[in-house]
This record gives sequence, C-alpha cells and structure tokens, in this order.
Amino acid sequence: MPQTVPSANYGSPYCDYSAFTTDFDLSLLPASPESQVPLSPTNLSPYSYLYPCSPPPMFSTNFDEDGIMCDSLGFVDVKGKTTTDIKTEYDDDDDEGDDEPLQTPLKKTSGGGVGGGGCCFFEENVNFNDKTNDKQYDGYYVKNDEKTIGRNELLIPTTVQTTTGNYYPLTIKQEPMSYGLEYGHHNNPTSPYAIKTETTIDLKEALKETNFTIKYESNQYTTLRNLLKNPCTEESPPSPPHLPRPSPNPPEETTEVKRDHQLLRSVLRDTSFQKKFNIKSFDLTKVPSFDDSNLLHKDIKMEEDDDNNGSAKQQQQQQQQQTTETNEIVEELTSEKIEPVFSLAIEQIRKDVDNTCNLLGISSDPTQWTEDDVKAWLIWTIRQYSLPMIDTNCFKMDGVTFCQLTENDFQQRAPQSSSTLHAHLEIWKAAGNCGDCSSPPSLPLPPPSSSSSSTMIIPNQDLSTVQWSPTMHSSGSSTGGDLSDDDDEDMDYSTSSSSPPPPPSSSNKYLMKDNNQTIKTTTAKTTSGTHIHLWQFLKELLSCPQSHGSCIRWLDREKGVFKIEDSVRVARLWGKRKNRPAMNYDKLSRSIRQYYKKGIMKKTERSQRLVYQFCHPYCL
DNA sequence: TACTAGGAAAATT
DNA sequence: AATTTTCCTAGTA
Repeated sequence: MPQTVPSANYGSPYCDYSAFTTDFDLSLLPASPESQVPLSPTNLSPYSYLYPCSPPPMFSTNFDEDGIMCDSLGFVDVKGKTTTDIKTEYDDDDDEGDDEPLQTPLKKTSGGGVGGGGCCFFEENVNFNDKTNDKQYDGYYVKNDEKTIGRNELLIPTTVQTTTGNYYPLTIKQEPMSYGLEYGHHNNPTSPYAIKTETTIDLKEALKETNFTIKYESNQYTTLRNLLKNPCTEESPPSPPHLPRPSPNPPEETTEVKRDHQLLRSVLRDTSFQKKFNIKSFDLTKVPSFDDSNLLHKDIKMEEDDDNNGSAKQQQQQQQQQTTETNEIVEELTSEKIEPVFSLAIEQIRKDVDNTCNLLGISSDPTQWTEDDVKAWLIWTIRQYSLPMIDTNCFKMDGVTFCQLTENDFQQRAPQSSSTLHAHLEIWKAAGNCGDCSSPPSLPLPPPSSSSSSTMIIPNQDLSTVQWSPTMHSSGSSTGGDLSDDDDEDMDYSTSSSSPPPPPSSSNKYLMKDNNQTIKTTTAKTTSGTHIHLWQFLKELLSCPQSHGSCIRWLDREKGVFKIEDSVRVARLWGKRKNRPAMNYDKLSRSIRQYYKKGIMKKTERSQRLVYQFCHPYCL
C-alpha cells in the first residue's frame, strides 16, 4: 500500500531570484583574499551550491567524492595518519575515468578487516582540476574552460544543494566477507548520458570575471557570526543590519565592490531554488538594477560628496527619493526575501564546521577543545587557507583560553595569520554554539518575530527530507561528550564516508532548532546513520551530482527519472551506509523492486536498464 | 554477462 | 510490523 505523504505546495509562479544578486553582498560570506572560502573540508565551500558539478579548485587540498581530504602534501589528521596514507591503504577506486574495472570488495578488504576499515569503500578521487572534457549534467552543459565560464555557460543546479559529507558509525556488522553476485561495471561510455569526468569551475576566476572582489577583513565575520548566533532566521527575519544596504560609514572595500554577481544571478535564476524552499514569489521588478541605476550606492555617494559637492538641490532630492525607495525595497528584501540566501550560507557554514569537527575529531564548541584540539584546528586552518606556518606552542592552551584570545593576542602569537585565524575562530565560536565565548555579537538581532510573514517557513517539505534526521549530517564530534570509544574506527569511517548532506529543506529545519536542540541532535546522530530508506538514500546521492553524478544521476528530475550509471558503486555506497559490506546491486535492486508494490518507485514506461523512476510524490 | 522480475524467508530496526 | 537483506529461479538483451 502506497505510503501517504504530504504533498508539496509551492508558490508559483517562481520568481527570478537572480535579481537578488544586485543587492546581495557576498562580502557577508567569509572569504580570503585568495577567494578561498573557509570552513569547508568536505564540501569545500559555502558557495559550493554555486558549483554543482564540482567544487572550485582553489583549495590546495583535494577531496574525493566522499569528502575525504586527499592532500598531496599528506595532510596529517589528528590520528597521526596522513590522509594520503589512508587513501593509499584503502584506495579501491581511484580511477580517473569510468573505464577502470572495479575490483571486488573482497579484494579491497584484504588485510583491512571489517573493523579496520576494510569495508569502507573509498570512492574515486575527484580531480577538481580536470580540464579534459566538457561536462553534461542534468541537461545542462558546461564548457570545461575556466576562462569562459559565464552566465550562459555556468552549470545551473536543478536543486540547491550541498556537498557536505556525512559520517556514520563504524559498528559494522560482522558478516562473512563473502560477496554474492557482484555485478560488474556498467558504465557505458557510449551512452548519451555518460559522464566523462568531473569539471572544474574556478571560483577565483569566476569571481574575477564578475568583477567581484572580496577584501578579507575579520570584522566582516561579525555580521555572519550574528547570523550564526541566531539560527532562527526562517521564522524571524533578521534586521536590516545584514542588508547589503550601505552603512553610514561604509568600509572602503564595500563601496568599491562591484555587485554584478553573475554567478549568483545564474544560480538564483534557477527556479528550483524557489521550489525547494517553497519560497513565495515576489515582484522583483521593483528591485533596482545596479547596471541601470546603482541606486544602492547613491546614498553612499551622497554622503561622501556632501562636503565637496555642490550639486543641484533638485538632483539631490531626486537622489534622496531614489534612495528612500531603494531602502524600502531593500528593507523588504532583507526582512523576508533575502533570507533564503542567508540561510543557505549559514546552513552551509554550520555544516562545514560540523564536518570539519568530525574530520578533526574535535568538538564543534571551541571552548571544549583541549590543547591538542586547538593545535589540530590551527594546523587544519593553516593548511586549509595556506597561511604562513606558526608556532603552535604559542597557542598551547585549552579551548576556553583559546576562545578568549583577542585579535591582538593572535597578532602577538601569529603576526602573519592573526587576522585570518581570529576571524575563523570567531566563526567557529558562533557556529559551534559556544555558550561562554567572550565575543558578543556586534549587531544584535531583534527578538524573533511572531509574524508568519516570513517566506522561509516551510510548511511542506520535500518528502525525502521529512523523515530525515537533521542530525545525520551533523557532527558526531564530542560536543555532547559522545565520542566513540573506538576513535580509530570513527576516524576511519568518517574519512571514508561518502554521504552527501540531506537536502536543504531538512537543513532548514536543522537551523530552526535552538542551540541546545542542535547539540542534542548532534549527539544523537551516530545512531541514526543507518536509519534511512533506500529511496531516500538514492535521492541523497542524486542530490549531490558533484560527488555522485558519475554513479547515479537524474535523467528527468521533474519526473523523478534517474539512472544508475555505476551499479556497483551505488550498491557499495548503500552497503556502506547500511553497514552491509556484502551489499551488491542484485540485492539493492531487489529492494528497489519492493518499492514497485509500494508505489515509491517504478520502472519507466519504456523500461531501460538501470533506469528507475520515483513515483509521485516521491519524486518531489 | 549484466540486468530484470519476483517469491520466500531471514534479519534488522 | 515494516523494511531490508539474502537467496533463489527464471527470463531478457
């Protein structure tokens, strides 16, 4: 009997959110002078949803599709084992292309054993710098030429998504390491849907192209920190301070930023973003175009020019009128409409922090850190952002003390990296529910509004996310003192995990929880990793094409038609998720066929090999 | 050979 | 109890 599920009720028509880009101040998001985006060990970037086919190659550290760092420098994790070593040890599928025959899991586990991570299947090491092929995903075609990526060539995601990896417990069932029928590689290179390789979009170049420059200033994090401190953005829109509206004394860099965010425009033009979040449309025709009027800057110019500009009163009045109008529009935008953008950024950062914590095996709350944790975090941050090396002995202190360091303290201990380190720590303190951190938010948010006018309230979530625990993608770190006894297994498993994040809507739910609840759910995460239905898992993979597009992908997203490109790998991932090392496609497909009767999935009308279709409303 | 389809029973949650 | 796993036979391309 088919399951009954709430139907989606999306607003329509969908509006073009690309118009936001004229007003959206990307400087609110963390960025380094090199356009590096912090906090992303696994999904690489808060902007990653801008690059659904592959993360930008700006990170020196590579990640495989499981979100495992594959730093060629041999990044040392907290367990003292280089990820390079790990990769080598368990590297079972590092094929650059799709033609390499797959080994059997049995071979891969030789010497590893179940508990030793032998059943943790590593996926291919995605080469972010691969420029060999143009890419086609989901019907969108991307010229694989970093220099030429433009509005018309940018891959536009059909859904806003993240690429954060999940981590799951390593209590793998002790099953005989005998593998049943293992179907072979089924990647047909001649298939019109065949995906050749991952593609590369250089964020740095892309941002350059959009004339967007971000000057790295640690104080830019304060606004973001405020947002992180107040995760109830869906229900209570933040106050206008987070607006791109210029402040009375705007920083120099703000006035110099040209806000022609073509990338963001392109992404937001995708109406699935609106659909995904059930965002009501609004009249964007009221939004001024910077290309046309640059209205948002006019009030800045007015103020700046007051002393030395004797422009005509009429012109001033006109400008004031425009400014007032603009402010009203921006006010409206910020109070309600821009929230999805902020929420995405916040959501991304929170997950990134969690995942980094998981990776490093440290608490998401910096005040809980030990000396070693502080050191691990410092090393990671320095590596991640290519900062000058520092003497970690200067930071030999516990988390509480570390959190109380001021920027001046950082300056004394690490002059060249003080600003960056301090800024990142601020982010972590905020994102990590750091209750007793000393830094107060610089711009307190207004109390939550009881108004239901917020467009971020999500009455009808994607079915695939309703049953999804928000904890599944969050940190399993020691936030709640829930560190596993077998840390090695935890680390091995976490570093080999391939799980993409839950769909964004669930993440919104995650964000809507208060801090305490977030901690609780984070703690409970480790027991829910295997509580997932196959159809949910498949949708999860499908929602992360940059990681799993080579093994499963949508053929028709709207109709819920998808194709399993690599049955072995999908089965392997499923087995990994469910701690069933003996899983194979034969069994997986049997489970899928069980869905036929239940009305969850079906074969397409014209049955094609490895092509299935989600039934309505599961395809939503 | 790889996949599809489905019965049946066991295992898991 | 629901779901998934495991094993099986039979069939198709």
